[in-house]
Amino acid sequence: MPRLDAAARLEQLSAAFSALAHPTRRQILLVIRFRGGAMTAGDIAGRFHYKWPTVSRHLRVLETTGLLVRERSGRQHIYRLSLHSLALIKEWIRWLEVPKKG
Amino acid sequence: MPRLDAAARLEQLSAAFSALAHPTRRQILLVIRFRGGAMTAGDIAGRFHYKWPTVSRHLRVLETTGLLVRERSGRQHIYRLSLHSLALIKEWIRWLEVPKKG
DNA sequence: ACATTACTTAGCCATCTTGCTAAATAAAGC
DNA sequence: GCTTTATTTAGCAAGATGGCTAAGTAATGT
Repeated sequence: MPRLDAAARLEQLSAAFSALAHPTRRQILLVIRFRGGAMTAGDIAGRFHYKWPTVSRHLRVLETTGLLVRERSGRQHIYRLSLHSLALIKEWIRWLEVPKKG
Repeated sequence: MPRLDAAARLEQLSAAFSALAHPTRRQILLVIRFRGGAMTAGDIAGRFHYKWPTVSRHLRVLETTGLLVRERSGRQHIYRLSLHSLALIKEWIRWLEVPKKG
């Protein structure tokens, strides 16, 4: 996890909020979470009523925002949670909430 | 603040994430925050390089998601922060983060 | 009453998003 | 090497989003 400059952090914050704005993507993260933090693309796709390419694209969005990490194992692709960018969201929320001078 | 059933809470969570996905809307909230939590539409619009109707629409989005509350005072519209729905986001994030059985 | 101020609402247009199906890739099995 | 399995990538179409300008509304000032 490379150290990010301010602009990159803003980018990542925006990407994280956008990624989480879609119910299916939030659900994907929860599904992986409650299956231990890692799942294959096929297992994930199997839990949704969308066609596989649709889920695949959601996975790609989550991967490019850094919320998932992909790892290859033979012909399967294993997606693993990577929740660092959630810290950015929490930090942003704290900025909103702190009492004025905090 | 009315008690919400599960479906309504999901709706609100989704709306909150979507609202916060746009940088300008996040900036609007921060601007209001650092001006004490309430501002008129005009003062808010004046801080952005977008045309007034564009900002007005962002304000409406934030209002309908419950992140802002509008109050009228003469011919001005005062927008005030209302951060209850942030609690939903924080709660959702905790669901992702808790260690398995938490 | 009429003009001005402080906004919102309506409607257009370009771009982005998200579903789909069809085609490509890449590893494993025969 | 050819097929099957696991998955992505490409490309299309419908709908959502976010800029804009123009028009509407509602309170205040003259």
